[in-house]
Amino acid sequence: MMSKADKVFSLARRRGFFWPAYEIYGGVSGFYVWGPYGVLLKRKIRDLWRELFVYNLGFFEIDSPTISPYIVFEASGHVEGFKDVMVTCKSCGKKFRADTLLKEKGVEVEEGLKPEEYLDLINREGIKCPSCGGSLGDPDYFMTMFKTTIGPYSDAIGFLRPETAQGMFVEFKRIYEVFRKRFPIGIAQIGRGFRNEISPRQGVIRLREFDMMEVEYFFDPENDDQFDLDEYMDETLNILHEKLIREGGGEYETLTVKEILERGIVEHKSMLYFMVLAQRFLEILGIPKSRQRFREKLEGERAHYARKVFDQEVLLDKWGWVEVSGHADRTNYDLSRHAKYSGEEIAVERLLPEPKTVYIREAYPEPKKIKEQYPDKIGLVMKELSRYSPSELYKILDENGSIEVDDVKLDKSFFRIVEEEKRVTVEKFIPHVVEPSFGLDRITYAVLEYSYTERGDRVVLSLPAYIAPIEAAVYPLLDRDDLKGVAASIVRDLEMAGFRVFYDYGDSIGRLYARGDEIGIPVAFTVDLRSLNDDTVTVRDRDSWRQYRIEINRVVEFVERLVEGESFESIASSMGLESVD
RNA sequence: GCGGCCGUAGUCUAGUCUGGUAGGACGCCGGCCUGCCACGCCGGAGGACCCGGGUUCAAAUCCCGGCGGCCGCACCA
Repeated sequence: MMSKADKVFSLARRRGFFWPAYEIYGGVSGFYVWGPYGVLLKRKIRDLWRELFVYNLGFFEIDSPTISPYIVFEASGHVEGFKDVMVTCKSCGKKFRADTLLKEKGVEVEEGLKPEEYLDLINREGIKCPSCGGSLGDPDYFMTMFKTTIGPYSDAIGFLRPETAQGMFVEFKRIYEVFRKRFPIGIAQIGRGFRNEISPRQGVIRLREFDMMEVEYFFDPENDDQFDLDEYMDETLNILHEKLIREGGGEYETLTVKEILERGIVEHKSMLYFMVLAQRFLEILGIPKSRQRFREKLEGERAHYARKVFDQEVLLDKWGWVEVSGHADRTNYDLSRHAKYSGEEIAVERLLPEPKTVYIREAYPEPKKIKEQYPDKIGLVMKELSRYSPSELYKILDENGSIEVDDVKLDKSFFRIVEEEKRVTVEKFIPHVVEPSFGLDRITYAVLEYSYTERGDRVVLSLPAYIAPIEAAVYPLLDRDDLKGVAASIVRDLEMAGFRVFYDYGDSIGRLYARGDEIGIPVAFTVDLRSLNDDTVTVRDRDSWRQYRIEINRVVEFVERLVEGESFESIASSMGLESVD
């Protein structure tokens, strides 16, 4: 018995939704091609996501490079966090992380040891394979980011981004300026990410190169109420939170938004808002709420940058619960790290509830005076002094009476001293970030799996009409020039209205319908001999196979209403169409 | 990366154990049938049997290596 996944993969390959890449060279796992219909389907899903998560929320999108210099992912913590030293057992072949292996044996391990150092430790402690007792091979790095070189100099190492998020963090300062310091800010990015997975084997579910749709919502954690959850208070979510998992349950509980807030399961309102939206997004795509859940990630499962994470999961036939989006509280980790590594101040201002008085005590060097006294040293002295902030300089001068740089002793007279009281009404802080992050390829696959139905021995892809890659089909009942002429003019009408139309002929009508059903075309118009006399055609529903007679000049309206979400039967009855038996 | 199973026209597959240079179905092309749910009939094209090496007079078939797939282990930050 074929699993549903196997059937979907077979259909996808046969009809051109997706297939393994580089097939003529034997294929490379982790890389897939999205074919003609797959691209159209993905685009519709992406556009719907844009409506929900970008435009409707007043957010904007950016498009940053996929390749970054080394320092970006050093700052983000990925270089450290993505690189583990692994050892492989020589006899049973199992792989272990060197650090956890040693820690389990009670050996103290420092952070960031090199493979050779691990080798010494393993030999000294006589560590054997915990699984079979065999001897262990040489430890080696395993890094899941793709590395490349930038320009012709091999020492300029670059990385292919493992997430689009860093682009939004790195560019935050400019974005903040562009929006003239409006705050909070939501930024989205849709694009490719790259992860050099060890052994991806679930087709389009685990790719080495994949499309991500991410929002970084920058906000003030002390004032997180941009989103109004009131209208969603009674909406329910299936949630498998930490407490349930710890109590040993694999079963989620269904809670209302109100309960989730009251029990503090999700702290940030914005995060919960995105989760509710994510659930609706998938429902609109045809994946019922009952097949979705949010699973909290436990301590060890979370990425290094996240304080709290809920994965939105969808129940798939073959693989069980599979993550399709992640909702992470990234705190101010990323921005503060980039601030530190770049030396730039990355902060926004917050209005204080009460103005407060601060005492400013600063010392600014006076280059002219220093130059008069030490004309030869001025350059060096100024350079050294610039290492200190004005307030640090004040402090040193205040405590020591002078400051010594490079054999030059400068007392207060070489500085302009500022001592004043100031009323401040704002304070600076580094924004916190809540991130909903979606895997477009997985979502597209899930949509295909949930749309896949069989009718007898035929396959029908019951995609919602508003995401169907092809909106309508037009067929002549018979392979005759007069009928084909009428069909061609209906095709033109629909194309002029902006629809993609599938036109086919020459085979039996059943065969034509069957092909259209497999690529999910929601509606078909068939030109027959009667059409030549009364300018009507039959309109056929993909899912029920019901047919009505419709005037040719109303065909475009019918399709328009269908892709706006109205049901086939509702349109037929409100148009007063004659049923065909 | 380890273990098990697998790789034959576009697709699914028979043949592999017991070596003798490939057969079917669907699809595709042409013709008839003018038929509203993969209609029926006739004809046709399409295959160095995943790649490389070995054994043999002879390899899709046996042996070794590689690549790829599925399942399990590990991994999935």
